[in-house]
Amino acid sequence: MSLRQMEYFVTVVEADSFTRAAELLHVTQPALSHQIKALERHVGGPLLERLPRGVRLTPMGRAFLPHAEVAVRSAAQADRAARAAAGAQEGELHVAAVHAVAAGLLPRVVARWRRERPGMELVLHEYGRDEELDDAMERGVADLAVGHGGAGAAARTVLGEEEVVVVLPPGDRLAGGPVRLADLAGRDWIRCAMEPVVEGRPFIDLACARAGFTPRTAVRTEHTSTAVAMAAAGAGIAAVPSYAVPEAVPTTPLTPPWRRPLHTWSRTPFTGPAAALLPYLTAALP
Amino acid sequence: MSLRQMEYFVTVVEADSFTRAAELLHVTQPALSHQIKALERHVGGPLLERLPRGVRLTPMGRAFLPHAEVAVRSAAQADRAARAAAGAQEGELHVAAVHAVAAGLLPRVVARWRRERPGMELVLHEYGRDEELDDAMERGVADLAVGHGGAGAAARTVLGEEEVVVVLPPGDRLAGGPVRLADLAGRDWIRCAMEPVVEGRPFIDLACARAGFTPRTAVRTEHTSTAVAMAAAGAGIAAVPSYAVPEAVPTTPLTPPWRRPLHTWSRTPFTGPAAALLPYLTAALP
DNA sequence: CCGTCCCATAAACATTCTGCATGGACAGGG
DNA sequence: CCCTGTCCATGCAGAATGTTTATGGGACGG
Repeated sequence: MSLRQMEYFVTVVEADSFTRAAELLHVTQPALSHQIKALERHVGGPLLERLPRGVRLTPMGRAFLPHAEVAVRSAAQADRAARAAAGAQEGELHVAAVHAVAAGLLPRVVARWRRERPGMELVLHEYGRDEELDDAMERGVADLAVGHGGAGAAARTVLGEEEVVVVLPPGDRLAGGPVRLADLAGRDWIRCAMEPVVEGRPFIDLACARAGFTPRTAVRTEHTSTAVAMAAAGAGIAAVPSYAVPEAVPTTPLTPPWRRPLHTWSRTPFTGPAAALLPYLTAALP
Repeated sequence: MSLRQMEYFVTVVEADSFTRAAELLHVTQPALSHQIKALERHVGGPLLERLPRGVRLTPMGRAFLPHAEVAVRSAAQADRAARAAAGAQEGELHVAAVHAVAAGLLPRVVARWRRERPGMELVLHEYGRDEELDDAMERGVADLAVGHGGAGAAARTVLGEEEVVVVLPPGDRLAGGPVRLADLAGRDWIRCAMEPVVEGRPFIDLACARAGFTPRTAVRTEHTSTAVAMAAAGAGIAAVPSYAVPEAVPTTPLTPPWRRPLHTWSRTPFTGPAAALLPYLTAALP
């Protein structure tokens, strides 16, 4: 059983097609067919069903896939880590984050990094929710993650604190000045799927419960940026990290201020470019 | 870069010798030399220094090793998972646990398993402390772990509760009847390296502090069984899980009883033999 | 200074992988 | 109903890769 066979298998599953996977892998389709067959012979049974349209995992394939994914990703990480340790100024650094962080915080980081280290390419992996990010990191998709998870990671440090601010409808009477959470009782809330879960309850539920009310949910969005856009359009109010809000949209701070730590973590100790990125990240936090 | 090259590399590091690694891998030494060299050529620099006696990791090697290990172990797990899913009654199931659990709890489990499923071989991986077990599981050494860690694992269930009992010197006046922790103030304690850390302090420190005293440490042992043997020999008292104590050694329960949950976990959902082992484990807990 | 241990190198041989050409199964359209 | 396009499997030759056997060189210890 070879790494290549596993890589081929993972790609076929992702592409849902032998032919497309062969293109992605830059090999001919017969070569790929052959390797998958060899892999199936090795493990002693079929890993996927060939359907007229696409493929389907067999129970064996389902059992095999997650481990194979880890193996393939880890091999790629090993490669990058070694090259980076050689002091290579060229290569790739894979960074994983939830969409809000990637869109709100990383642009400045990426800009500076690219300016000061051309040649070292940053590859971003974006996820909708903190849980997906955590899962992906455990599967080894990236060298480094930025976000609110990473509990139990081998290496993890606090980058700084993000401040949660409120986006109010345009012209709202409370706009500008600091507001107490309790002042926002009775409003329509725009909720976000990526809200972290604390003590078994979504973040905002918990905070509002402590402020003495239950938030009424108007909309649930997938991405934080969507929530901001909705709030800016007057659909309700949203409580989001300050970096998720574009310059043009006015925000309202909370009193007392609501902060939470932002972490970076990795499956192995920070080395090479991953370590070099840390100060860039810290500097990007207000 | 191939899986084999990474496997060879990991083995050389473990064996601290090309020649011994070649024997372990059942290949000749030149074949191994050749592959390591090819791997080093691939990543663009040396991964290890060849010393007159043994090898030493270069910084590149140090960066490469942990990822390579994950890749190699995950590939092996993928293999086993697929074979198991095929309904194979033969194969291997790798189980990881701390020594005390392996020695105290698993023998009965293994005995029954072997009786009812000959052909499916159990491979045990033993660790001195819960932290080492957690680390090893993240590196993918086993299909299943039994112990007190596993926070953040993809699959994790409670097997039951273990009871912590006290081993007193032979003929101690408190022997037999339930004792309160506070009654044990002023005794010499035999401490164990595998004591879990709760709230940043060793388990026993915390419990004794709550009972109003600071335990005086007589000895620190590596393994729980050593601690039990010492206590049984009259070197002091030890508080250990009941399953860690041999039949012949009398134990004294605590009042109120001191229990803690015992978990099993895995990096992926329980399937095949791993799932089949769960009831065996549950049944083994009193 | 010589023997031993350990790893590197060279060349022959064996294995494995790939690409090309081709064939069979299936679904949709005329 | 047949034709055609899509998709995956198979057979075979050439290329690439891995392994073995044989040999060489450097470090250490007596």
